[in-house]
Amino acid sequence: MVRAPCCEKVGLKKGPWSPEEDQILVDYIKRNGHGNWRALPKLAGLLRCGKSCRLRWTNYLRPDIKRGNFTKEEEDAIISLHAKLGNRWSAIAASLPGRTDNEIKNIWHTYLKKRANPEEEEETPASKKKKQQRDDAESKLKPEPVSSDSSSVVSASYSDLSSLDNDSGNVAREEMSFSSGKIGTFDERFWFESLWVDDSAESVDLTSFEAPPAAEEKGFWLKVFREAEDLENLTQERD
DNA sequence: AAGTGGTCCAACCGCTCCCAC
DNA sequence: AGTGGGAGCGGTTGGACCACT
Repeated sequence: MVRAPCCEKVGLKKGPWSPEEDQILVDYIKRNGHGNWRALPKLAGLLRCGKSCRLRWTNYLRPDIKRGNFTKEEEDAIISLHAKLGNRWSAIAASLPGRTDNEIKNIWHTYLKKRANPEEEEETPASKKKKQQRDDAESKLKPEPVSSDSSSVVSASYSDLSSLDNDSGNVAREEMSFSSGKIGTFDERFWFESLWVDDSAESVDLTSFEAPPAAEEKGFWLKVFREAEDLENLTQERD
C-alpha cells in the first residue's frame, strides 16, 4: 500500500522559516493551541506542512526552550542517559527541561559521541577549540558552587548518585508513573516536580517555566539521574 | 583576499507507534 | 481484529558560518 503523503505538497513552502511565519505560528498557537497539526497550517494561514509546523514549534518556537550552550552537567546527563537509553533522544530530552530531542541529537553527533567514546574517534583540532570556547564561556557565566560538597554531587556520575541518601533530593519516587507504559514518557507529575511548578495547579503551563535557580540545580540533576535509574529498573523488570 | 575543509544546526524524510473507528 | 490517519521519533541532509592555509 502506498503511504499517503503527510500533507498536500503542492504549493507548500519548504526550507527555512521566515520571522513572519514564526510570528503567525506563535500567535495562532497562543490563541488556539495546537490540537490538530495537520489542520493547523491551513487554519493559521501558513503555506507549510503540519509536520513542519510541529517541528518548528517543538524545536524552536516553544516558549520553554532553553537557548544557548549546554552546561557541563547537561552534557554529563546526556552521556549517562545515552548509555542507559541509547538513541532515544526524546526520552533523553524529557529529562532535560528546555532542551529538544533534535538539539540533543545534534550535540551528540557533533561532539558528545566522541567525548563518550574517545577511542572511536579522535578529537579534531576544531572540535577541541570549540569545546575550549564553550568551557571558557561557561566558566565565566557559572556561579561558584555553594560549597565544594555540592559541586561534587552535581558532577558525580549517574551510578555514584544511586548510593546517596534518598531524602536529600526529596524525590517522591512512588509517585512516578509512565503513561501508556511507554518507557521514557514521563507522567506530568515529573514536570510538576522537576520544573518547580506549583503542584496545586491543575495543569502544567510550560510557558511559565523558568530554569531553576543555580542553588537548586543540584537537586534538579540529582532527580534527573534518579529518574533515569528508575527507567533502567523498569526496563529490567519488563525484560 | 580567496579557497578549502570542518563544524554546527535547522529542517526534511520516512518509518513506527498509537488510537479511533 | 483490521485499517487508516495523525503524531512522534530518529536518521540524514544542506547550507551557513568559521578557521585555517
